[in-house]
Amino acid sequence: MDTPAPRRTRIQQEKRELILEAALEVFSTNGFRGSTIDQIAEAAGMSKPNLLYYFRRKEDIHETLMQRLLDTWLAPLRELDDIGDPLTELRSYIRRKLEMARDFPRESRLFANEILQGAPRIMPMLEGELKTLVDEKAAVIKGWMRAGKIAHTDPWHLIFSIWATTQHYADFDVQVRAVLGPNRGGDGRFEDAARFLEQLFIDGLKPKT
Amino acid sequence: MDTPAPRRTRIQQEKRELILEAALEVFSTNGFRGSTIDQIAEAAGMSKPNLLYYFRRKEDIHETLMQRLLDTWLAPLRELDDIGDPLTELRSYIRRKLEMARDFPRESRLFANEILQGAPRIMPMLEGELKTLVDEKAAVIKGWMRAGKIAHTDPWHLIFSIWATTQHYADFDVQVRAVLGPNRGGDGRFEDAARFLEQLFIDGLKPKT
DNA sequence: CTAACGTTTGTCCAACCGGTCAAAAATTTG
DNA sequence: CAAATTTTTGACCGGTTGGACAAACGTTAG
Repeated sequence: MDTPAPRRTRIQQEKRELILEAALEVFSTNGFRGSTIDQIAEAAGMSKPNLLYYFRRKEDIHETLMQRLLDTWLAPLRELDDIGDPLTELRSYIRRKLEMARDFPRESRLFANEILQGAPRIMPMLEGELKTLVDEKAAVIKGWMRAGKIAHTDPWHLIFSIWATTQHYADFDVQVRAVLGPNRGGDGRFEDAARFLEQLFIDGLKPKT
Repeated sequence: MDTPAPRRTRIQQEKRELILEAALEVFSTNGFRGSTIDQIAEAAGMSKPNLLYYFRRKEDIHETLMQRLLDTWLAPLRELDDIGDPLTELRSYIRRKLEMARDFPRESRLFANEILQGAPRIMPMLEGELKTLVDEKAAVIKGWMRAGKIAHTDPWHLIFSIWATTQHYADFDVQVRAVLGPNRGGDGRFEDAARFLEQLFIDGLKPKT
């Protein structure tokens, strides 16, 4: 076990949670080096030494945040299942990922920041756990292709393209809103995106006729 | 004019270019706040005060880099033209964007960093120049749809999805390589990506039969 | 009440960082 | 050559940052 059962009182649990919430906000908008302990402490409503009583180092906060993130972040892909209609299965995977971009944009940006900087803190996880999971799901998709249920193509790049298109609405949100303008850039943009992505992945761009 | 003809000697031109090249490397991997003048100076092979002789403030380097970037970054979209077959036109736009992700990954990451942090320095450009250009090209695409040349869908989100999928191979490069592994993550990954994206955007995932 | 334990904070420090400055070194000009 | 100009650097400064520490404060159990 990596975690040697760190006994914590109820108040410690709560304060740690408060700090993590504040840190998510700060880290996701300023990056790791761009964020200061003072900023996080203020966002959490406590003094810097007090924060350092719960997390000894700035990096400990980031690490805890990252570990927790990765669990929930890959949940949608884990759910991708061999049972059920392949196209339906893919459609709901895309929808789930898009909902995560809408509901947890900070988590998405935190992850994007880490990858952009070369993933110095989570590289082993990418090459291990993540690669294993993706390979496994790629095999499932390959099965669907062999069964003639979906078109033959590269399953890995298919997964990449789903990640890219959905996370784009969290990571590049400011750009999306700026380009769409005040009218179309409102809350409806996620429904528009869902409609578009469904059509793109299922039908492509060829005209029906 | 914004640039009041800043008279520069040949040696100044060269040194400034050297600094910008070094700064691109450093900024794109560490972000603006995560980069130090010392890092850039060392990468450029000169002392910090010497660097500050050519660019008075750290932000001036970043600004110059960003201005230069935006010109070349939108060139492929500018080339998207009403002449020629729509599907062919879109295919070559996708190919050009993917080639830029392959050949200029640092520029892509620099841009991604800026957007991730809320685009504090280029927001006016996004709402102005960029929005105008995208709206213009969206109109072109809408024309193709009305003419029955490509399927009806949302042109803006179509453009977003092309940006997202292609830039993914620059911004998330470490993740792509980690997941593909040593075999498939080599130089061939861009050809694989090109093949996949072409199929995705042109044909979708529905089986042929 | 009081001793023990968990929590909070003011103060301090060393390292770092962006930027200045004057003086030295190199280069150009007459 | 020598004067003028441009380029380079070492030393320095004020502000910030991550983190240490001991003292104060609060809470709970005996």
